[in-house]
Amino acid sequence: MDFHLAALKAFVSAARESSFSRAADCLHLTQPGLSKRIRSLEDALRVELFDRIGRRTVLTEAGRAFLPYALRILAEAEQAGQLLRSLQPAQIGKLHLATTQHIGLYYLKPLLAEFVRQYPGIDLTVDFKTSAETHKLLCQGELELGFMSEPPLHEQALEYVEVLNERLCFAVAQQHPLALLEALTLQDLARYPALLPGSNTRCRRLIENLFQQHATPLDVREPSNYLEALRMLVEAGLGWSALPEVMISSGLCRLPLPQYEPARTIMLAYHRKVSLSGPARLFLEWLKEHPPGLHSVA
Amino acid sequence: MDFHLAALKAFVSAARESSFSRAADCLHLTQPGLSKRIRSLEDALRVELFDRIGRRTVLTEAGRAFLPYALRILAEAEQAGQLLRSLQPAQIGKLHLATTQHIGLYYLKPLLAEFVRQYPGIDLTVDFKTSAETHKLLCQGELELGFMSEPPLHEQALEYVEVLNERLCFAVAQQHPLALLEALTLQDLARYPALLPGSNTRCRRLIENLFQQHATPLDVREPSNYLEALRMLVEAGLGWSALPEVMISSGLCRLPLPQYEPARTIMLAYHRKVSLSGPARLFLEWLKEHPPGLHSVA
DNA sequence: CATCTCCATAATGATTTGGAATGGATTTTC
DNA sequence: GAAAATCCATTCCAAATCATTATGGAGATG
Repeated sequence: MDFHLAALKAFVSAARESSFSRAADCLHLTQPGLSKRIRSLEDALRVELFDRIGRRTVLTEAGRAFLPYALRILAEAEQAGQLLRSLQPAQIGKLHLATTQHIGLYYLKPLLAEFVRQYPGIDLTVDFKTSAETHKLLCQGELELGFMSEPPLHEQALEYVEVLNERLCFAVAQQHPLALLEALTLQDLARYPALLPGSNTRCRRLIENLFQQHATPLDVREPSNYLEALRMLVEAGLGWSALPEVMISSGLCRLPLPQYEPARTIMLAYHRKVSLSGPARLFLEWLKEHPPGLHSVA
Repeated sequence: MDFHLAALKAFVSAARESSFSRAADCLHLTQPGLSKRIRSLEDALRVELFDRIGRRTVLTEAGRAFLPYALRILAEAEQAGQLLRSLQPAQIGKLHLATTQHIGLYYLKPLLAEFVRQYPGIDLTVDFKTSAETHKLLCQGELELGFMSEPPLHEQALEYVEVLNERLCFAVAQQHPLALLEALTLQDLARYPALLPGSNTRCRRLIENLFQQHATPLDVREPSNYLEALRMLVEAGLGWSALPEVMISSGLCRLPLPQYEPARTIMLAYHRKVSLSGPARLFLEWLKEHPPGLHSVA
């Protein structure tokens, strides 16, 4: 009897979610991937852990019996990890990083909280900058690590690490006329003002390109570079915008234009030639094992 | 942090043995294999678990700290396995198997003890037969499973599973003249009577072939088919014999002829066309995960 | 100094794993 | 009741991992 801890995590996650696909999302895995991890665990234990009856998946009796053991094993492993970290020579030093407001607010907060909890010796400074500012600071070597949306041109001197992908949705206020229409086209959108960030942002380019491809002129207003501010203005009914999925709040209406929704990549960048400090290397390594995602927002 | 339970076992075993190579033997693994399992665990935990100082390998402080967690995790897994087995529909029925005296005595005893402990519902019958008898019974369908040394001809109708390999050593009594010689040749051996089992045994054939290849005539006595009996006669000083390594007891002297020591394979066989009973299938499966070896004799 | 033992590394072949695409089954919706 | 959507299994393929053999280096041994 011999299995991977990852299989245990898959099992626990699936049991908790009562769904393979949701569990797969949680673990940043595809559904077939998770399916196979569970199968491998079942093979190792020579027991069916789940009843797959049609749409519903429920733990079998054996599954229910095994769950507490799985939890204990994972807890032991977690504790062991904590202990071993505490035994290591304390990781201390300064870590300076920059992020856009949006990334910091929606993805980074829980991540950084967990990081400083694990490494209390690290003196973390976070600057909120626009992607363009961050980019420049990195090139000049005045910043170690920076989160940004994907820049239009990748700088030779910088190394980019993809962190996550984000879908931009078209949104208006609930009371906006567009919210009432059944079927929408880009032309419908174009009849109302668009509230977009500055033209050096990825977001702005994505939308402008989209409309250009469909030969539709666009009435762009540029009230702010900050997505938070744009959302507020959209909620106030001043126009429509394209906002990341996670920002769609109850005051907004997401327009049903899924085929046009562009995606943008959020990246972490650092200078190739500037050798990273210990804390920075640590953070990079740590980030690999703690991929940020929507689940940490919820 | 994510590792394979097999890596934990490797770690525990290496810690217990204070040696990678011995640990590898215990786990029926090669030394580089075990080495890499340990390395993978160290990578996952980001800690060195062993100090490799020259010949000696000792646990690091981190290793000592981790060991109790590893033991607890493995214990939990073991318990979980027990529980799941107990939940399964009771495995009951008759299991009839045959074995040579030697295999039964030296390898099977602890194995069968563990098997009946895990599956108390199974009514186990073990017959002691020679390999040839077992072979015949299997072919006639009068026996489900049989352990035997590798037969000279594989029967088409039978399926053979390799169970383990055994090295045959040349042995004499402590007081025998051969025990005193420094350098030995096969010719030296040939000057004294050989005590070997019947000519339909693998063991006999291996030795006769060996001497034939070296064009050395052999004085064979055939006092018994049973290796136990042969050993007794060798100990009494009646001649030399080739006995499995595990049989070399304190009264015997193993002759230093390693380059001539033949190996024989011990097999488990069953009839291809006779569909196996539940308990027999269970035993076959179970055997895969509980490979017999010297460690179970000790 | 030669030899032995023990562990690490390199190279290779076999097995396993993860992902995209697809299919079958069932529930939901209209 | 038909269509759509949801959910899991399967298949295929590429990439990663694993175990083995062969080899090398570093300490112990004599």
